[in-house]
Amino acid sequence: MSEDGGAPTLRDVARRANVSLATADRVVNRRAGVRPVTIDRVEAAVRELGFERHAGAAALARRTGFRVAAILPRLANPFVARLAEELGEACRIEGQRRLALTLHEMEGFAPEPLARAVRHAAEAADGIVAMGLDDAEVGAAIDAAALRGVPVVTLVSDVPGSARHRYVGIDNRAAGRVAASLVGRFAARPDGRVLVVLGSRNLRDHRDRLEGFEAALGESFSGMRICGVAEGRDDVASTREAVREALDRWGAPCAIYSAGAGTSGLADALADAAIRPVVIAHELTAETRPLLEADRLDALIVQDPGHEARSAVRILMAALTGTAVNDDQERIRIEIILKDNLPK
Amino acid sequence: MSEDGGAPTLRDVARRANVSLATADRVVNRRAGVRPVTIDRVEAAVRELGFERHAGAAALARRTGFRVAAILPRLANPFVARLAEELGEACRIEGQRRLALTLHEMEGFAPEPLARAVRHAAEAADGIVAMGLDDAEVGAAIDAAALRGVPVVTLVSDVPGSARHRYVGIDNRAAGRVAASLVGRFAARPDGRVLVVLGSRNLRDHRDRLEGFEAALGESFSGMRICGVAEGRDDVASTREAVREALDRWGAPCAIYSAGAGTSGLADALADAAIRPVVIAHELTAETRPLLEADRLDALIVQDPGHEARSAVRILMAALTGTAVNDDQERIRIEIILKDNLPK
DNA sequence: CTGTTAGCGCTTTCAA
DNA sequence: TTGAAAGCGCTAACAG
Repeated sequence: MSEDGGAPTLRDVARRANVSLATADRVVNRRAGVRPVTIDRVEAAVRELGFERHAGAAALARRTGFRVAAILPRLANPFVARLAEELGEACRIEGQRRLALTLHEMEGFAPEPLARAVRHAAEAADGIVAMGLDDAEVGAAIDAAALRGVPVVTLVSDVPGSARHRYVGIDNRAAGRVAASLVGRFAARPDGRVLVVLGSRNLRDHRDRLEGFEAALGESFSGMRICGVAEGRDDVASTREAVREALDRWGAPCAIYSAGAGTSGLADALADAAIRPVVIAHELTAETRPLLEADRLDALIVQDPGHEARSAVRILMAALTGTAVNDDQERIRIEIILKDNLPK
Repeated sequence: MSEDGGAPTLRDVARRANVSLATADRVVNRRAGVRPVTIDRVEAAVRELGFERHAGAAALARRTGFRVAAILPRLANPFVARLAEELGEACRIEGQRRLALTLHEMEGFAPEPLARAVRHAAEAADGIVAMGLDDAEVGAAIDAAALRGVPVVTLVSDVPGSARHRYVGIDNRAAGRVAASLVGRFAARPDGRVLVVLGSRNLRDHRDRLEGFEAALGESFSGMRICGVAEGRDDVASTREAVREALDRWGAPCAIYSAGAGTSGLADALADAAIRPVVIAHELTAETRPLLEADRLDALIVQDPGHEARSAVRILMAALTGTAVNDDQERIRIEIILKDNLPK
């Protein structure tokens, strides 16, 4: 204990180990240039006193801030727009005034440009947060950044197999399973046909949702069948058109799982066809909220963009300064929103 | 802007207003003893520079910490135990080493002792977080604390009408509505009878859940009827007994909404009677998790105790130091947990 | 390799 | 009513 009864400080550690503050700091922060014997002495003192670095004080003392680059698809999608906004806010709040954010909005969100953006950001930033794309070149760019000591956090959509520092987002396979449970129980037709609408099969997160959906439907509601999968390119107009075609081709389903964006296009196509199957969609935005309120949708499967942004920033900050994260706090929930628990 | 391009500091404000750092601090923190003219000058500078207090630095500089008292029912209930644990953790992390927590566990959680505990805590602590009870005497104790300048945050269960600084917890009426939607859609029997199990009708949160449940069932599933309400005193053994009696008296329902604790007692009573109606219960704990995993339960309506504890502590800290809170971050969600989105 | 010293942005004595 | 100065716990030069 430090003499005054409070938590032990680095000064206490230094005194106990008979070294200067600077040396204690070197050891605690694993900086080079300390004799092994000294390291041992300091580490012993740390252990004996139960010293824990005061992250706030450390952030304050550090003169030089960090540059973080955020790479996101075009902000037309309301969910992505919200994410961008929250990232800015989170840098201000969680970053202790030491994080400068640069936002890179990508026109076409494709592997090659994304990989380029990551490579570029790795030169200009100390940390990167990027919405991922499951692609080898993107993975390679991330690996290269990591090798340079630039941590990259993947957001919402992961790049599995890469050296990304961490993935912040939901388990999309599990989200698909939740959708299947909801469809199965809400539709109340043990033999119904269900339509799935995706942004694109090339998006890892959408594919994962589809897989989880198929698996859970097969296990728990084996009488129900997926009659078809439409791709709406995460865009309102395209989705409306894709759903119209799907209805023509496969007839009216008893339920629809919309795993991508462009949900209001889906709702409009249903209105056009004058049918109202059970509908489960994703994300709570200015686009989907009124649909749920008006009972044109049964449930929304949601991830909180504010939480995701804060989490990504906290994790990056921790990686950059070598502090610990509270995993429990960083777990992104798969939320189920009904009309009844719609937040105000 | 401060000359170096970073965010403006109090020093910048002081320079601009032609006063010392100390005076600028006095104005910004609304301390007494500054001439009105000076106040105006400083406030103008604050506005012009867009100054915002750096909370971390302020916490660091403050020598004297705060004492916070937490008042909770007996920790036998696993949800409450978790809450207590998380409160300790949150004080360490969010409290910037400046929050000393004292936990008061109450044997019988009744209005009179609770009011006494609040009155007592108001003498010994700078801030209070307490699980509330909707009672006039408790309200009066809270009002008295507030009058002394000791903010009290109500946790999980509110004391409406009192001067509590803030309520941290879910909207229980809405939670009851969610339960009704789930029961209505999962039971798939437009004419079924449903049993409600409560801890006690005297608990405000349970009563709110019941009200929300009744209202939503009436609106959306008007064929279904509540056949009875049992009280299990939030205890496993009592709940088992109460449910057994309820089944005897009212017969087997098609669904059960368990709004209180003691859920495994309910599950056991159902096993005893060899029936398996749709069951919706509350809170994810070591007690309820296995029930959901084993399909002895259909869904759990959950509030995250870790989030609630961190939120309560952040809000108390903000009140104590006069800083702002991010409302969005402090909103406690009504989570719906199915077997498929059960966190690891 | 190690220590000394000057801060980070703010609060808090103590004097004036 | 106001200001000067010390310091919270840590980092980052700069010497030695």
